[in-house]
Amino acid sequence: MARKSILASQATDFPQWYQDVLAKAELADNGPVRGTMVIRPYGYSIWERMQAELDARIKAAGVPNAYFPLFIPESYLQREAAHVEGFSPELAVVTHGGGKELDEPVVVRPTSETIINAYFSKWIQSYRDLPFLINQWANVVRWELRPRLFLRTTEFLWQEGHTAHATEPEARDFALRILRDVYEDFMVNVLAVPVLVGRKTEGERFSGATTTWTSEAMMRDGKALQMGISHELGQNFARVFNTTFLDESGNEHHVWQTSWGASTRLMGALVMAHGDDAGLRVPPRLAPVQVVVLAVRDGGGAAERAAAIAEELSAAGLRTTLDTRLETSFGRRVVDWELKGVPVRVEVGPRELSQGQAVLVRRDSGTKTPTALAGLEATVTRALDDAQAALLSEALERRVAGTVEVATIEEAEEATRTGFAVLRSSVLEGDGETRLNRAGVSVRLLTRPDGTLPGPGEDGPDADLVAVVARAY
RNA sequence: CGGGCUGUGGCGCAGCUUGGUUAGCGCGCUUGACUGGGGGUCAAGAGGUCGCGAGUUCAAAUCUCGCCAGCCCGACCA
Repeated sequence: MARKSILASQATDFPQWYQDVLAKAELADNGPVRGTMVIRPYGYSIWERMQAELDARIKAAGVPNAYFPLFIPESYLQREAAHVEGFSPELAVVTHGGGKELDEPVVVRPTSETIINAYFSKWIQSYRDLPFLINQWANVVRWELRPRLFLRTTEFLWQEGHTAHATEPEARDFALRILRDVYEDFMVNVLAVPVLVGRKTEGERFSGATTTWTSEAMMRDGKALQMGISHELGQNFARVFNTTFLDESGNEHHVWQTSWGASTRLMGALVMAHGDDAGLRVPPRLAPVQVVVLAVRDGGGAAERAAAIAEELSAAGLRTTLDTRLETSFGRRVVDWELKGVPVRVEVGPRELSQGQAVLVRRDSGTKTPTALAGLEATVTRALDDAQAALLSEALERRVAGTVEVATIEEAEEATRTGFAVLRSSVLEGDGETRLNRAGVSVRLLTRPDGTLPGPGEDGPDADLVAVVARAY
């Protein structure tokens, strides 16, 4: 018997459903200042898992963490023309401090290219110092006109990597290494969200970059969300901050740089890519709680057995929580864990216990299986692996089903009402991209027809590329 | 900044057109009893400057004017 959903229906009101999940799964609330948010403990525990998984991949790429100031002198931003033009409208500017008006206003960082370059220029002297690699976990502020919890908030948490290299090809290789080995790997293998990777068009690239590489995913409603992003900055910042090095022959050169980031937006992606009518579904490799062991009700030593089972699963390395709140009704507790998306529930009640069993319930599919208590750890581990794979393939199938090839701008406008459209990049020439933008559709990325990444110079009317276009968050 | 809409206990809303007993309802919250295999049941309670200000009137949540705040659609965007 289908239980009535306690969430707004996805099909009829996706935005309302999204808000509902954030509130009822206890992920986040709006902050008092428009566009800011409060991340609640459960939401933050998921973010901590994201941080841990991303950080491990960043370190594996040889990048250590560091920290730079929140406040940046306004003049730093103004040095790079495209950069300041891109960010000026969304800067939060502090004009007073210590009860006095400041001589020079300071901006709250919208991103840290400028302040980090101010230090790179001091720290980098020789080719022996290169490549110079830094990552920072921080909060940044961009005064957005239309905020949306997690997806676009005025203040958000992220990691931003900043690197300097001796040559352009080295910088490009590093930007792509991050794109693939950090972001694509994390999205696919941990978040269970399949991503398309490619290059941004000139109109969509980061202010101050020469090339922007992106990873994009389809949400359940067919709209696109930019996940991790990686920029080649060329020598734009090196020139204005005079970040130079001497090569083996004693000649001075500006460094070639990259920057790259992924943010709390991924929390929104998690909800919008995997959520269903019963709430969140967290992939097991990400889940802060992988298994919850529930004592169904008193009797038959259920509570004691549940505790022993939880102990055993924890000892086996599974992230396990015990729920013996017998004073709260069983139905309520089940819905609690469903909303929070915990991948596997082990339900321990007198009825099964008498037969040496428990009920194993998978959140992704909803299937309930009576399972022998003997060897439970192996059964649960297998269920977690299966759930991880199932979420990924489900999302991939949805994207494939929701993607159509089209030949014209008009067809693209129509197709993107429900999903992604793929078309030859030549169709975008002239006013093609502008016409799409006016219809609320944007070019998400460009790739070669076989899906591989375009090389340097593969651009313009002659390049044989395809564009993936969609409505986006 | 343009176009649409909404402000009523913690949350979601009804009441307003046609002014008139004590401003209702659902959820949540408190207490107690009964329950317990899928957001229980029953009973008793707590909680309100009806966004703010002025006006009309014997009388304003309701009508008029002004102001303020928020939401949705668009422009900006990880």
